[in-house]
Amino acid sequence: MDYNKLAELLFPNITKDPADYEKIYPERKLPAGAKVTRLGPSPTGFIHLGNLYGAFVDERLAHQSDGIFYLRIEDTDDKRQVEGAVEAIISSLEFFGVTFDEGASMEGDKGDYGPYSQSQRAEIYQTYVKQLVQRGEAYPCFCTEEELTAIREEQESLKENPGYYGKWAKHRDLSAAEIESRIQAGHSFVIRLRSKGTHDCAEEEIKTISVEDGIRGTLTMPENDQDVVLLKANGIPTYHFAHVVDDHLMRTTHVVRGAEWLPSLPIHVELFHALGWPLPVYCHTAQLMKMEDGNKRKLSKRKDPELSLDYYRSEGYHPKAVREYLLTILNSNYEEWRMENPDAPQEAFAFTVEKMSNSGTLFDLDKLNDISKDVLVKLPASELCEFLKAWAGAYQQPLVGLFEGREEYLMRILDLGREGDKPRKDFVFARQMFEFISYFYDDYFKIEDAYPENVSNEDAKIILSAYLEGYDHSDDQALWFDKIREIATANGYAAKPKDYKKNPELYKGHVGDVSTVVRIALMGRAMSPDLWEIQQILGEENTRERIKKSI
RNA sequence: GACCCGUUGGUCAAGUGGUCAAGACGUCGCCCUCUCACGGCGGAGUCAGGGGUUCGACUCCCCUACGGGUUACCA
Repeated sequence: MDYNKLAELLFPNITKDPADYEKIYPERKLPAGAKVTRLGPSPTGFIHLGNLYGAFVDERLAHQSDGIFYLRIEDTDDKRQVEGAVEAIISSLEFFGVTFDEGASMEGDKGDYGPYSQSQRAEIYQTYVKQLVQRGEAYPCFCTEEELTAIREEQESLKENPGYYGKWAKHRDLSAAEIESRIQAGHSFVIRLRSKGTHDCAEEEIKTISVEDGIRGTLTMPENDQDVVLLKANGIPTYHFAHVVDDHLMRTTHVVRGAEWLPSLPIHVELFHALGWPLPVYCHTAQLMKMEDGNKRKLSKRKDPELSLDYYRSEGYHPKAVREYLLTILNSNYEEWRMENPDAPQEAFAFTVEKMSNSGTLFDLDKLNDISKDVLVKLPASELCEFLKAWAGAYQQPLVGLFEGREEYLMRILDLGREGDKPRKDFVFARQMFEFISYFYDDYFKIEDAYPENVSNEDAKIILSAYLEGYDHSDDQALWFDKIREIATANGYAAKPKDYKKNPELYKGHVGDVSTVVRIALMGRAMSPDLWEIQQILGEENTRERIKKSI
């Protein structure tokens, strides 16, 4: 068989050769130890927490080492294209602080190693496939879907491993004449790798490969023996081939990807060898899992829309909080570091792949919320204010008017109880924040809770009337509370909760019940931050107004 | 089915032959306290099971169980 002739027959239009591309995409000039990483999403436009999790690893590895982090669009599957997906991916990631140095962007490709969309690199892939054909390491396969299915069924019935390999690779050794006549007849074909892997042999003869994984250490697995598809019938490569060619030509040093790629690692290793290229460092991350019916399960695009990044954005989780959460589950020593460096920027943490967990991690909303509280409590009111406004602008239009022009008021509300060593941690995410402070806005103020059971309606009225009568907006906190105590004792309520606890039969309740009545009149809720401070923010007029209404 | 990866409290986890098996979230109790938070203190709760190796095993080996992943002209 004349492989050169075959290569020409298959790829008459390919005129460049691999050496040309080596020149076009030379090795990068970067400081020693600099890492080049990439994110390679398929453009479905859907991006979830798990993607961010991986992207974060890439971003940290590159930027911590003065390397490059680039975006490559893996659009080799035309069934998965979604309009505007690239923009959606970029903006989602950007919102959470993941930015690219190079690659696909809103304004088109940036950088010297493009094009960065695989659909535009067909000629490059074909050049390398052509080379493999010339060497006899790849061949055309004309099998139809039906034939492939038939092979699989036969393998199943014989209990042999499924796939296109060894004796099952029907078109592996087609003669030149057969190939030519099929092409002339217009049959469509794919190009397959002629795998050098062993097959059809006893178990103990199967060779193994070993690869150093950045996260998992030494991986040992059987070598590949599948004649995998390199080029699909439409001339576009499969993920496997595109990955190898692109990551070589784009000079990627570290390939960070999910553990679901582990089983295909032998394929990639064989391809790198076939093309004579060194392996990048593979880092197979653990999957983010979800609990369902008592079982862990990998996060899925279809089933878990609530894990979409847009969900967190629309709920109003602050990007810093999400990053902080991801960092804590990504590197087991992050939390410890954070306790020692409570105010250090996240970037100051030395992120390492070695500290990454390699078993599936459950997404834990409680933990995210807890972390979010700690992050938000450190943000100045001005920043929270801007954040809330931006969130409202994007997701709660009606609230914009409420905030616009009344920033001072909002900021006082946001800072309520946040001074001192033990600031309140009331805020978790924007939607919840507004819910929490909504009573400050008349349009959203409503009575939500009932008076305590031990306070009769008559008593409530008496308490509120007395309160209104004695109300002086200029009272300081101590004086103000003394007045509440007076109202309590005058009406049969203990001035101190402890007194009541000791002799419950002597009282109707205690001062807490009295203040609760006032609290409900003013806030509509039995639970709230400091009453006196709230009144100061609300203003005298509004305070009196609300009390009157309740009476 | 086959092949891979994995298994420390409810969750995230430290731990690499000798520890009373860290810590965080959650949970429970107490304290602080006009409510709620915040904060402080304390409690319960874990090495999947079985065999080895070893003076000694959460740590090393084997088997089983369980969980996850892959098995496409998807990525």
